Formats: sequence, structure tokens, C-alpha cells
Amino acid sequence: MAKRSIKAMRRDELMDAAIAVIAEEGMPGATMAVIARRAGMSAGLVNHYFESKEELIALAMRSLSNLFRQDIMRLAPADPTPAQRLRAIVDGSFAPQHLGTPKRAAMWMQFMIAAQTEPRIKHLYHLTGARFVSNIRYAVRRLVPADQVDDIVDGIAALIDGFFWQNAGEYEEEDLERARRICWRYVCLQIPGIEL
Amino acid sequence: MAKRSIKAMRRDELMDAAIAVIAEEGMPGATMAVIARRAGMSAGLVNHYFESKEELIALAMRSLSNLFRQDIMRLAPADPTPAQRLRAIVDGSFAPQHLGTPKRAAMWMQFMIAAQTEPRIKHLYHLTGARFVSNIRYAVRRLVPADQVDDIVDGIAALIDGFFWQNAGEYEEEDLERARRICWRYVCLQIPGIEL
DNA sequence: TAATATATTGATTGGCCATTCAATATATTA
DNA sequence: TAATATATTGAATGGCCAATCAATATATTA
Repeated sequence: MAKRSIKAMRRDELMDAAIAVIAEEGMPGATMAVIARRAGMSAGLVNHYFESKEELIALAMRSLSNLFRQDIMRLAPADPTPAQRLRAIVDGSFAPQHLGTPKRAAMWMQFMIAAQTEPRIKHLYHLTGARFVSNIRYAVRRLVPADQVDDIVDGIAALIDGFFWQNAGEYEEEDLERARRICWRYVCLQIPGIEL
Repeated sequence: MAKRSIKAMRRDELMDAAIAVIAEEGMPGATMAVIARRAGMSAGLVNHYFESKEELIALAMRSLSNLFRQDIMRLAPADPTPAQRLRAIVDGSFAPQHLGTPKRAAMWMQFMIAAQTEPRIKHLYHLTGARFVSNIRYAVRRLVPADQVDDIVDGIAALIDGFFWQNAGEYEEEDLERARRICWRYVCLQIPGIEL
């Protein structure tokens, strides 16, 4: 049990270090040596706990993706109405804890970038996006006629995405507030009967 | 005159090759040697015509940015009304010639990526974005009360951006049509008196 | 304790890359 | 034509990186 525990700890430490370095220096600066030193380990150790650099990065990204989903779920009350669900998605997407800190925001950017070249990360990235959209659809389909669902869902998702990337990495709380407001107004304009 | 001409030609050829390679292989694959071979030249020649790789890439991106602006301007009639201007921006953003071909779409993605690390490209990227937004603002401010301009402009820009990146690199004409429709509906919802 | 597994290190390897450079070819000019 | 500038090549340079490996330390087990 103890051996497993050390292995798990080291892997977590390395994933955290990877996220920190990638966020601060970008993907090109995130070399194995730098990540290892950041985690307080020697260069060679990374390949002892991860099969390859690609595996390390992919797993780090996955943990980021999971954090995001949890943040959103935490914002909605238990057994939420469709409107509350949408509200949590809009608010959660611009929550300070995942866009407010430059590190996290930059990390999302690097996540998308890595998805361009690494097949494994590409898959994870698409999965993350698909879950996000399907979350929106689950709520919208309960609020509008079936033939309007697709366009409304895609519009909401695109609008959130657009703000998400727009100033990527340099958000003030003020910008986030603004993004929330504009996105929510869009939701209200498209879906009659929702308010504030 | 002849010497200048050759220099200009080679530089253009190299910039085209750079765009092609970056679009196909992504930034990591775009080495000097590969770009040179793509342009039918030997490896060493690139540094004869460009100070550095960074300069080559930055100028290639600039030409992409200019092409985009020209595409949009070409879509609007001479002396357009504000509504026609907006329409050209929406249609132009999803015009087949700059998102329909995988190469061009992927190139935009790589443009944004490079902006994360290269200061020169970062500047160019922000400039491109600022011009785009200011283009929208020019039209919107003639159509709605002053205190509504900012939110509407940012909403339109974000929505277009969102679609722009969403499926980046893998657009069907059908997707583009859809994006146009959803964006234009948003414009119409926000700005009374616009139609079609 | 002895034996075995795991953790950790830092040097080494082999590969890739941007850039430089000397050498050669091809124009331009006087 | 001779002299000079420009174009082009391909090999060499020096640096960086992921991954490997032998060596050492530390824990686990019998």
C-alpha cells in the first residue's frame, strides 16, 4: 500500500508541476527537466513515473478538465431546474477560480493548443467540449420546442467559448462579470420565460 | 530593380511555404528545413532572406491577417449601410475561402498559438482582433443607443470568435452556413430594425 | 539480518533544430 | 572581358531535449 501511495503522490506532484510550468511558460518551455525541478525531483525521475512526456501532459490536462466540471456542478443546487442549470453553466464558465487566475486560463489555452498535435489530448479535448455542449442541451431541450434546440445550444456554447478565448490569460474580475452578463442576456433573449 | 525583385519573390515564396507547412503540420513541424524544401530551396537560404525564423513566421501571419480583412471588405458594397457592414463581417468571417479550406482554418489556430509565446506575433494578433472589433463597433454605434454599444459589440465579436474556434480546422460548408445563421440571428435580436 | 524490490540521481545517448559559414554559381556592372 | 555583387548550396556548429541507464540509496519482506 505504501509503495502505491508514493507512486500516486509523485504522479500527482508531477502533474501539478506540469500544469504550473505549462501555464507560466507555455508548452515549448515545459521540458521534462523544468517540470521535474519544479516538482523538486531530478530530471530522470519523470520517466520512472510516466511512460512518456505525452502521458504526463495528457493526464495533467485530464485533471484540469475534471476540476472544471466539478466547479460547474458545485454552483448548481441539488436537483436544479433547467434554468438553474444553465445559470450554473454560464456562471461557472467564468468563475474566478478557473479563469480568474492567469495560470488556469493560460492552461486552458495550452490544452487547446496541445490538442492540435497530440492525438490523445485531442481526444480528451473533444470529449470535454462534447460534455459541455451536452450539458447545455440537457437544459435547453426542456425549455424550447425541439426544432429550435440545436441552434440555441450551439449559440450559447459558441458565445461562452468566444469570451473564454477572447482575452485568454488576462482576465480581470470586471471582464468576467461582463462576460457573464452578456452570455446570460443571450440565454434570456433566446429562451422566453427565463429571467435574471 | 531586378535584384530587389528576386528578393521580394523569394520572400513571398517562403512565406507561402511557411503558411502551407504550418497549416499542415502545425508549428512544431514547421522547421526551417521543411519550409525551405517546400519552397524548393535549400535549408540555408531562408536565413539569407529573413533575419530569423521568427521574422518569417510573423510576416507570414501578417499576410494572412491582411487577406482576411480584404475578404470582408470585398463582401460589402461600396459605401455600405451599417447593416450591410455587419452582414459582410458575419458572412466574411465564415466565408469558405478562409475557413472552408482546412489549411486556412488551421493557420488561424496556429496564429493564435504563436501569439502566446512570440511577442511580435502577439502584437499582431491583438491588432488583428482590435481592428475586427472596431469594425463591428463602427456599424453598431450607428444603430443603437450609446449605452448599449459596448455589450452588443462584444457579444457579436465573442459569438463569431466562438464559432471560429469551435471546430477549428474541420469545417464543412454546412457548419459555416449554420454559424452564419446563428450569428446573424443574434445580431437581429440585439438590434431592432435589422432584417433577413 | 539478508535479500529483494522500489526510489532517486545525474550523466549519457542520439536526435533534431536554427543559424553560420565557406564554397560555388550566376548575374550585374564598368 | 574583368571585377564585383548577389544567389544558392550543403555541410558544420552548438544548443536543447526526451529518453535511457548504470549506480546508489532507501524501503520492504522473509
